[in-house]
Amino acid sequence: MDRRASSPSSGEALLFLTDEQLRQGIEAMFFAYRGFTADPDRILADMAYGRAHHRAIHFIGRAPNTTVNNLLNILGVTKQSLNRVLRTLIADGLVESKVGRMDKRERHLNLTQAGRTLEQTLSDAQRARMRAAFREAGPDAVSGFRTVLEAMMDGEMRATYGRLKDTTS
Amino acid sequence: MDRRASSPSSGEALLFLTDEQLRQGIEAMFFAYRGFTADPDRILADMAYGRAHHRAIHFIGRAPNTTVNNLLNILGVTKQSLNRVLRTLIADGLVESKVGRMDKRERHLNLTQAGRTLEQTLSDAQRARMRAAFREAGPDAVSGFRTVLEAMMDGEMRATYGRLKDTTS
DNA sequence: GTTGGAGTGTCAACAACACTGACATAAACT
DNA sequence: AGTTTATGTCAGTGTTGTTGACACTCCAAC
Repeated sequence: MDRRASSPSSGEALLFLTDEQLRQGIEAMFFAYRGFTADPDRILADMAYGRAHHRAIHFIGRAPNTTVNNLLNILGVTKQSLNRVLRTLIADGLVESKVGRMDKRERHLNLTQAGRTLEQTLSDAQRARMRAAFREAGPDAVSGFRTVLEAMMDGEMRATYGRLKDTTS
Repeated sequence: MDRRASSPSSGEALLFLTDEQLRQGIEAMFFAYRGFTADPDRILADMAYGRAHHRAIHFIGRAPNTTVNNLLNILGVTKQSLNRVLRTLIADGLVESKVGRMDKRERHLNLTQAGRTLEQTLSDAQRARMRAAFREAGPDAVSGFRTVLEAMMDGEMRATYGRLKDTTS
C-alpha cells in the first residue's frame, strides 16, 4: 500500500499529501466538528430544540426576509424537513412568516425579538469557542483554515457560502 | 453591537477576530463538513448503511483489535447506539468480534477482508476530496487548517485525536 | 377567461440514529 | 461471597432526515 500521495505533480516530496496526513485531516475534521457543535447543542438540549432549529435560526438571522425556498437551498434539506422545524419556531414565536407582497406563494421569514435573543445566545457560545481557537492558532493558521475549508466545499455550497459572505463583508 | 473582538490583548487590529470573521468561520465549517461527508454518504446510501456505520468501520480499521469500550470513547455515543450498528456489521461479515485472551469480558474488534474492502472504498472517496482541497490550498494552509481544528476540539477529544495520530505517526 | 403546468408551502407516514432506563451475563477484583 | 467492570439486549422516546400526496398561487398559452 503506497503511503505517498498518488501521482505527485513534480519530483517534490509533497509530504503534506501522504495518505497518513490525509487521514489525520479527516479525523481532525471529525473531532473538531464535534467540538464545534457541542456548545449550542448543550444549550438547545434544555429546550425542545435541536441542531436543525439552530441552523434555521442562524440563517434566517443572517439573511433576513428570505423565502422558504432560499433557506432550503442554503440548508440542503427537503422542504418537508425544514417545514417541521419552521412550524415549531413560528408556533413558539421565534420566527415570523409573512406572505409575499409580490408573489403570494412565497413566505418571507424573519426573526422576532425573542428569536434574535436566542440566536445571540447560541451564536455567542459558538463564537466564543471559535474565537479561542482562532486566537490560539494565530492569523496565518486562520487564513489557511479558511482556504482549506473553502476548497473542501462542493461547488454549489461554495457559491452559497460566497454569496452570504459578501452580503456583510 | 460591537463588531470588533472583545478585549484584544494589545492595541493591534486583530482583524481575524472580528465577529464577522468568526461568523464566516462558523459558516465555512458548516458548509465544508457537508462536503466532507457527501462522498461516503452517497456510497453508503446504496447499501443499507449510514454514517454511523462508516464511523465505526473507520475507527475499527484505524485501531485494530480495539475493544468495544475504547471504540465507545472515540465515537462519543452510547453503547446501545453503537451496539445496533456493530450488530449489523458483524452479521454482515464486515467486522469480527473475538473474546479477549487476557480479559475474557472484553471483545476485540477487527475488520474482515470484506470490511477492509469497504473501508478502503469509503476512505478513498473521502481522501480524494481532502487531497484535492489540500493540494489546492497548499502546505502552509494545510498546516493552519490542522492547527485551528485541533484548537477547536474539546480537551478529551484532543487527547483521543493525539493518541490516534501517534500510533501511526 | 380558462386551463394546464410550474412554483411554493403543508400535512402525514416512515426510517435512521441518537438518547435514557432497566436488566442479564460473565469475568475479574477484593 | 460480594462488588465492580465489560458487554449485550429490550423497550421506549426524540430529533431529523426521507417520500408521497395535496392545496394554493402565478403565469403563459390557447
